[in-house]
This record gives sequence, structure tokens and C-alpha cells, in this order.
Amino acid sequence: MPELAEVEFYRKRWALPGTGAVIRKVHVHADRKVFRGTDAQALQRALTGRPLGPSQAAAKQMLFRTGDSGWLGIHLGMSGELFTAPATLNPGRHDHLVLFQEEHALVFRDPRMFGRVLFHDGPAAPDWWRRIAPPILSDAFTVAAVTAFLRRRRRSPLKAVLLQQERFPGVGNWMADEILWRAALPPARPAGALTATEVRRLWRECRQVCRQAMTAIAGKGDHLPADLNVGIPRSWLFLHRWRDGGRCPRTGKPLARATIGGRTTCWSPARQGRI
DNA sequence: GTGCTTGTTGGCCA
DNA sequence: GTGGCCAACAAGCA
Repeated sequence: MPELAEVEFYRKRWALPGTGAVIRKVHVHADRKVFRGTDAQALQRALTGRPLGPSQAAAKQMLFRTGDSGWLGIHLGMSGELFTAPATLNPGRHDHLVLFQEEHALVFRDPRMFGRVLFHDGPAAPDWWRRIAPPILSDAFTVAAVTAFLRRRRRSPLKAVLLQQERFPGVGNWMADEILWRAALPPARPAGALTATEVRRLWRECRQVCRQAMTAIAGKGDHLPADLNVGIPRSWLFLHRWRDGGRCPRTGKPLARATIGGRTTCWSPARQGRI
């Protein structure tokens, strides 16, 4: 599920109540797939007794500092979520990592286990974190960079290109559809077929969707919305795209659904056209 | 039972 | 080496 703004939402769910408080006990399901490539027992030893430090979200990843040298990385995959529970929590089957503090239990739950937990001990942030592409909302995300990337992937459908994390970090299935719908571009069109005007429109809507999603879903500053999606306006494709029979919020015409770029894709033929 | 699923990766092929 | 496609991963839900 979680894309850019949702990842930030979940980060805040841990960070707002948990930052600064000591982790007294760490529960891990060490043999679970979410710990692939990570020594879960070493992670458990390293976190116990350390305070949860500052954290950040980037693309679909999160990084929590623990103590002076610990870096806890979390990717939520398809079905992962973070939440807090009372410190008396008894971890369930899918609660692969739980950090118990005095007041709360910080829970990472992931039924499908496509998510991932990483741990790095050292003075500097881990390599995988530093390799994440610069944010869409940064100055590095330029029209020229998007143009060059679309050209490189010129035979791929736009939908598939927007899902490439190396250029569109944090964009997932629904954000890609939202961006293309706003830019009035059909998801199946080959990336190399866009005019300069269309590329600029795509670039602009990438930034708009990211900016608005961050506010609507993750909230501003220390504000955390009560739940995902409560702040999303009806004017977005997002709230109409999931079920068959949905209608385009701009044209009122029926939405179409098909597999494009290997993923379920929803678009408005009346607004975006066919190819 | 069937057929989906908001993500990523590795293998295959051109 | 690069780009493009697809199956696999696992569990829950309709």
C-alpha cells in the first residue's frame, strides 16, 4: 500500500509519540522474510536500551536513528504499517518488530512480508539510504532530468516509467495513475512519444501530486491526521479508482481499468484518451 | 475453490 | 551493457 506520503504518515506514527524515549525491550520474529539480509538478533541487541532518535522518510523508505550509531531502516512493502499500541501489547502473528518503550509499543506489522527491516551500526547513514534518488520535490527533479529519462525508456508505457524509483522516488501505483490523470496523458502511451509541452505538464503534476499528498495524507509539521485518506479531497482520482463502475471526477464519464506496465491501472478515457 | 492486491527483485531475452 | 517484460514472493479478501 504505502507510497510517498503514506510512508511519512506511518513514520510520524512512531516518531511523534516515540522519539526520545528509551527502547526497553525489542520483540522480533527473527526468521521472517522481512529480516532477509539482516541479523535480527544483532538488531535486537543493538536497539535494546537505546533511545529512539530522529527519523526521516524518503521515497518509500524510513530511517530511524537509535542511540549514537544505530540506523533502523524500514520499508513497508505492499501491506506493512507502523502504529503504536499500549506497552502491554502481546505481539501478534504479523507483528515482526515491536519496540517496547515505557509508554508505548511501536509496532511494525506486515501480513504479506514484502516489507523489509534493515539495521546498520556506524557513524554514517547506510549506503542503501544514500543511494535513494533525490526527491521529486527537490531542485534536482528538473524538466531536463524527466525528459532524459523518458527518452531512455522511450518504448515503455508512461505508467511503467512513473513506477521507476530511480527517477520517481516514492511514486507507486495510485500516485502514478493520479499524476497521469491530472496531466491528461494516457497510461499506455510510450514514454518517448510525448511533446515537450506534455513532458512539462507531467513534471508539474508529479510535483503537485507529491506536494498535495504530503499535506493531505501526512499532515503538516507535528499534525498527524486521524487516519490515512481522511484528508483526501473528492476531486482526486484516488477516491474513485478502486472499484469497478467509478466515474471520472472531472468529466463524470466512466473510468477504465486495465493492466498496464504489469499493474492494475485506472484512467479516464474521456480526459486522457486512449494512447 | 478462484482471482484479485497501493512493491521489488531477479531472470530471461532482444 | 541496456531496456523491457514477467513470474515469484505471502497472505488476506471478495
